[in-house]
Amino acid sequence: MDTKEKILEVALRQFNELGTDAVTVRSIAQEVGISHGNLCYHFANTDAIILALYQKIVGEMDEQTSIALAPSSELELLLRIGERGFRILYRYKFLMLDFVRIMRRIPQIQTAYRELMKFRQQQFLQLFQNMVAKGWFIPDPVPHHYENLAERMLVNSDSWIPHAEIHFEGTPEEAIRHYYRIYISELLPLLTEKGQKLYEELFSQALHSEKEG
Amino acid sequence: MDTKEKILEVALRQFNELGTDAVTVRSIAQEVGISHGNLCYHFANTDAIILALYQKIVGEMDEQTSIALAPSSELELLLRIGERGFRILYRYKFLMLDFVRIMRRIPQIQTAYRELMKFRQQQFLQLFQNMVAKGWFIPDPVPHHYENLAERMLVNSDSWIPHAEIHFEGTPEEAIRHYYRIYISELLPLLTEKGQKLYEELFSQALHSEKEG
DNA sequence: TAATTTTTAGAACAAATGTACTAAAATTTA
DNA sequence: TAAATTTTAGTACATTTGTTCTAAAAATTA
Repeated sequence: MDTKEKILEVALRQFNELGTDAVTVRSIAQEVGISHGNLCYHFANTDAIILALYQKIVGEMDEQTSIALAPSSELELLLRIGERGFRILYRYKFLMLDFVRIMRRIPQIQTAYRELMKFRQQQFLQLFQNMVAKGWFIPDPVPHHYENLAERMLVNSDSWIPHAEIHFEGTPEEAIRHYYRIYISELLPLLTEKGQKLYEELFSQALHSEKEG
Repeated sequence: MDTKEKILEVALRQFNELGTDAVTVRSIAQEVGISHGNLCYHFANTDAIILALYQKIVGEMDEQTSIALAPSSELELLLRIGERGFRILYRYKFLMLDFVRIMRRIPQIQTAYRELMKFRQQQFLQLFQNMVAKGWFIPDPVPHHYENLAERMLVNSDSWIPHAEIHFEGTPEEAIRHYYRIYISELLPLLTEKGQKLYEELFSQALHSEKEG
């Protein structure tokens, strides 16, 4: 395996386990089994490693999204993006655990992330509007409800990992399922009868395929 | 003013502005105008300062809650706790901005915080149940909806500040209002007609009194 | 094979930081 | 006022960490 990839792999594990504070070029180098001088040859410092990991997660997310675009149903899309997305996020959880500090330190990430979020918020809103149009969601119960919902879900998708880290007792898999359920359950009261049937069908299916895959 | 309080005041400002990374016993001491040796006489290290600040915010929150307990209406209670609570949180925003790292570093805070959250979750649930009983909220639209809601709102109240720090452009006051609106708007579809009238009344009143106070 | 490039190890350096210590100054108490 | 206590300043030290540099080793290319 490539040294560079080995470094990223070890760094990711250390970041997730110990936090960005405790991880140094030396600690990574030691576990990889190379000198820290050598590590700095590949990545100038830990910030460069974090940046590389950020680019990796964005890549995985994009790939995931394009796969999820295949199904015809918007409801299924929402479910699958969420489901897989939560899993990907968890694999890079250190990014979520102190993302404010990381973005303060690495402006490139902050810029990229802000644009990404604006895009995703639009995507959410579009999705909800489609669902309403198709008769799966009820129309705005109060003015701007779906706008608020989109932003709230965006906040939630960023913050369940820090919350879980402090408050949740259980395996990572349990945490993912738990918080995904909490996350998605906000949509249930918005479903029409027609939408509710479709949802239950798809959701039990999704859970099932997760257990198998 | 007491030296100890001066230290806490300066430390809070530096933590909020620069993040817990950039703040050292020396930087605080310099701004207070004392030697860092002296500062370490009062607080052994930055962790001790953070702990003291945590205890202060808990105190302020408790005080706020007991004041808010005065009004007879549960709906008003929910509003006032949220409204003032958001403001208090923002004044100690560094705690929210990297609370995972802080809790990893200072186990006392983690323990206290976990208990606090369990208590607050119960409080939320109780509140919702009362609202349903009084005919302001509709009964569970889906099973366990209010349980999920309570947990989700707990997550939200912890995470809007980090989100704002990265994504929101505007004054702190605008941020507080914006995210509080997003936060509370999840409840709107759950209001009965009776509840909705009461809400609109109270909410416009609350906003008004904020502008004056 | 010979030259060139890439990769690696390890030493060395500078800056920052928490911590401990000493003695002086200020304040409080008896 | 005198003694005791609290508070303060300043120094010194050990540790950590990023960063740079040199030269050797390995791999690649001509």
